[in-house]
Amino acid sequence: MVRPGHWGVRARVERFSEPALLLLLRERPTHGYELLEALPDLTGEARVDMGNLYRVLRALEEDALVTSRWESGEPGPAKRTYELTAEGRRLLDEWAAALRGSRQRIDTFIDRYEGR
Amino acid sequence: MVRPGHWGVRARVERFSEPALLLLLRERPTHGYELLEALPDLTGEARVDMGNLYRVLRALEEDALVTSRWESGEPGPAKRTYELTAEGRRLLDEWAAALRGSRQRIDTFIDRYEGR
DNA sequence: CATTACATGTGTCTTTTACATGTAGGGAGA
DNA sequence: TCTCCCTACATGTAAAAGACACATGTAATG
Repeated sequence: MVRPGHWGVRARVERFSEPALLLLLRERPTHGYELLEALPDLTGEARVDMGNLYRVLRALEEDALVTSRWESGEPGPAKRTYELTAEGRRLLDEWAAALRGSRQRIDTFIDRYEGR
Repeated sequence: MVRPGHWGVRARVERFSEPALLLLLRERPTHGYELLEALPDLTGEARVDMGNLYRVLRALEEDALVTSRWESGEPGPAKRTYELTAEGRRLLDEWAAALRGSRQRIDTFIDRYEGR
């Protein structure tokens, strides 16, 4: 969005859906579609792109940060339920630390913006 | 960075160098290279890509958010000094508001991460 | 006069995000 | 039963954002 005429301001944190995902999964094992509905509470966005969400979940699984199993007992389409691994929890911890840093930078910015 | 094996965590705010730039310019008119050196204080990063920085500055000028003039009096290579316009100040205000929102979302995340 | 620091830029590739579309099971009502 | 909608998972691709590489010229330093 460097080309002129596109100065829309969003102040999004890069790949924020990723730690949000991990946090939701730490709370309890969940399937993709449910995450999709729960994410806006954390991200503040209307909704997360579901295509990318499923891709992230599969990539996380490929690196053993989550595990999954098919849930077919309940009515409706079969669901793939994801669960956080110990490694995944460590990644979440890293994110939490990094986000504290972000918060600090934003605070610095706002203080300076307000002339303090 | 969705492909497996690339879980580096940075928690960067998207296009954060943009409001940082505007804030520095509000404090006083400055040229590109000086901004380049002053930005890390605000962004917390080693350095901003200078190529992109100059591109953003020109795009900002094209939309009258900043103005520039060549400064050739001093010794050394000629400098293009940028100055914030009233419109630019409004964009900075928008960013500040959006960043307060970001801060709020990060707080929510961390509170929930800490189990509160 | 070679090297380094200052200063402004262009070109291009990769990563990340957004938008569009496809497949399929099951429930509700015409 | 047929159509429509909702759930659920997934791929393909375009656009935006960022990273990397390099070009050009001035001046100061050793």
